[in-house]
Amino acid sequence: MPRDSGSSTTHHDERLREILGHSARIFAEKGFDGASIREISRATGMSLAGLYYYFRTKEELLCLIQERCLATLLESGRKIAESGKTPREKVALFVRNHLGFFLHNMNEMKVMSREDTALTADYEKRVLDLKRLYLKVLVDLVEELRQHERAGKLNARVAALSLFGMMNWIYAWYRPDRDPSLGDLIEQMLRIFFFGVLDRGAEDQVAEDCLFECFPADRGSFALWPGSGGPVQ
Amino acid sequence: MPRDSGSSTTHHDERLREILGHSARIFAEKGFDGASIREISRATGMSLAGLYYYFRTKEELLCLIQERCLATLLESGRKIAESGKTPREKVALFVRNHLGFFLHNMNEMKVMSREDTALTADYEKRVLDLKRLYLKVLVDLVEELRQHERAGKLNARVAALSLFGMMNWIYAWYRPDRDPSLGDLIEQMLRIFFFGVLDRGAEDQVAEDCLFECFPADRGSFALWPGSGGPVQ
DNA sequence: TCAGGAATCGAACGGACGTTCCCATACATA
DNA sequence: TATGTATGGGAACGTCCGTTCGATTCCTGA
Repeated sequence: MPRDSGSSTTHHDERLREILGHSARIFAEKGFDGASIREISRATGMSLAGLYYYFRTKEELLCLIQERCLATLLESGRKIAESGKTPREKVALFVRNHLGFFLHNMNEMKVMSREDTALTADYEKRVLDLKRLYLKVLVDLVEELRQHERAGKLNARVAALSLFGMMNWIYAWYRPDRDPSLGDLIEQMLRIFFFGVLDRGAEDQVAEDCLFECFPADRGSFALWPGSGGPVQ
Repeated sequence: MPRDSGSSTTHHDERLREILGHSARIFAEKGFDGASIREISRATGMSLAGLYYYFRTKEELLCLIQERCLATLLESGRKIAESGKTPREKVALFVRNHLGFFLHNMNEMKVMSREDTALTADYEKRVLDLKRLYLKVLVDLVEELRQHERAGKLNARVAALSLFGMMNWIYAWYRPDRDPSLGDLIEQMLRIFFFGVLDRGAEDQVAEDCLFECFPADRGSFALWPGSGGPVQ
């Protein structure tokens, strides 16, 4: 068993981080069931038995990847929700944060988006609870937005999940060399969600009102896991 | 080999349809790699070897499912694009058609949305070509919409793929017993895409202008495969 | 220096998988 | 009734999988 303190833990965590990174890439490429521990062994340069020192089962490996992503997203999402900004600003921040994290951790988020039935029992519950909490943050923000700006019959749950759909689908098509930059992509999705594609004349309002910079393109890449400067510190 | 004419073909096609239906359900539940031919054998009541009379490999089975869905969608999408209606009407029709088909063929569409890396070589190319053609239909429609209604800097590709994301994500959350009806869901997604969640006062325009009924809820369910009355006949 | 846990490995086990071989039956046609 | 094709099945083959066992090496702290 690994130690709980000292430099050993640092080494252990570092190694686990590496393993999770390679695993996420392979899971993203071939799917959870299509990927094999032997491939991860090859990619990390470790033996099969050596890998199992860091996790108990393949399923736990997947759970760890998803849990760490969701923990980061949930924490930053809650900080945004608790900030004193307007509902519109908070939703914009949420979208920026989610998409920024997504595009900088594409493998992990692709795995999270696709492998929604691979986990069972306890592992499933742990991830599902986090997903529900994270969804609730956005649903509540949209509900705030509705009460603050619109009396219409907007269904906050449907709107939030439509927005998640827009964002979580990018793994299926986004290619940095062909598509708009991260910043432009975020702007366009935000504009669609707020004003739709038919709106005219809202550009200024968008630019001045709610789309303040949160993730400038030149700030460098995000850290994958909590504790070392992920999005929305 | 199966015959090419007569009542044998009918029986053969019928049986293949059954197999594809069960397969789609199982693929949707467990993923392509997680599902086994033995499960399909159990579900259909056929033997392993008996199944292989209807397809050559498991991969071809997946390819058939995806190809048939895409062929149906592409055909109906093109009919919509070639109709003489306004761009706004055509996009609305496209969304209605896609979502209607999706919700009535959830298993197949879930498989199509998730298993984007399971196919290889020829099978991959066949499906990918259809996907590209189908995407192009919507991108062109959105481009038409842009030129017809908006001079802004809308990126048709990003807008179309955002819309697809909204729609294709529903398999991950939609539950008929908890969420709005098919019709309401379509209305809400269309409204978000056209006018966004912040828009006020566009409801009448939506209702009268472009959201004419295409898939009334009481019309019954769609046929899965081409040739027997799928969406947009 | 050396004890002891941390970290890693080679080799194997039992099982599930996709696929195939060969044979049996059903059925339309002559 | 004969015959050839369509349709189906029992049993097995070879492969790859997740996982584990026992042993070994590395490294830190006393």
